[in-house]
Amino acid sequence: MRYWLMKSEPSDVSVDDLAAMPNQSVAWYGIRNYQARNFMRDQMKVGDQVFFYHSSCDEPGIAGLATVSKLAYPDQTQFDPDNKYFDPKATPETPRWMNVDVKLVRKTRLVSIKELRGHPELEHMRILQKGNRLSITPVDPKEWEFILRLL
DNA sequence: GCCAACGTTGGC
DNA sequence: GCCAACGTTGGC
Repeated sequence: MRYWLMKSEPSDVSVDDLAAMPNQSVAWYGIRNYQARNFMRDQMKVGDQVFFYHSSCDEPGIAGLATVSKLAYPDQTQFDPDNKYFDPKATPETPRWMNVDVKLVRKTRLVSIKELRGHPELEHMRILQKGNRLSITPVDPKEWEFILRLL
């Protein structure tokens, strides 16, 4: 079982939006970065634990706990010409993009990126490195445990 | 709105 | 295969 941090823009899907979804579960659509895709496709298993992170917003930070609820399968948005994530090079026979489903475990207090930066124990987290843009990153078990105790 | 960092594209 | 140009991300 692995630990992950997954970024979502709350203007797109917030932790409250996730809580309102049927089964409190959502397809993690729209990932168009190969490294992030490969994490979902090759490494994520049902039951993996996830920090649900709000990015590109007033208060970026961890907003909830979630879990991988379905193994990777083709991201449906890549086939839809009207969708902003449409990929003309993808076909149902040769899909390019995959997504898992993510299910909410519980909403947490907002642990801001500023707060995370304040803990020397977390200084190596990928999310806190300068220039980091990867929207899905593995979380070290020790870092996971440490952050859990902050919640 | 700025801009550093990084990924992708495409001509050569 | 190189690399300049371009687009995107995302905190600030």
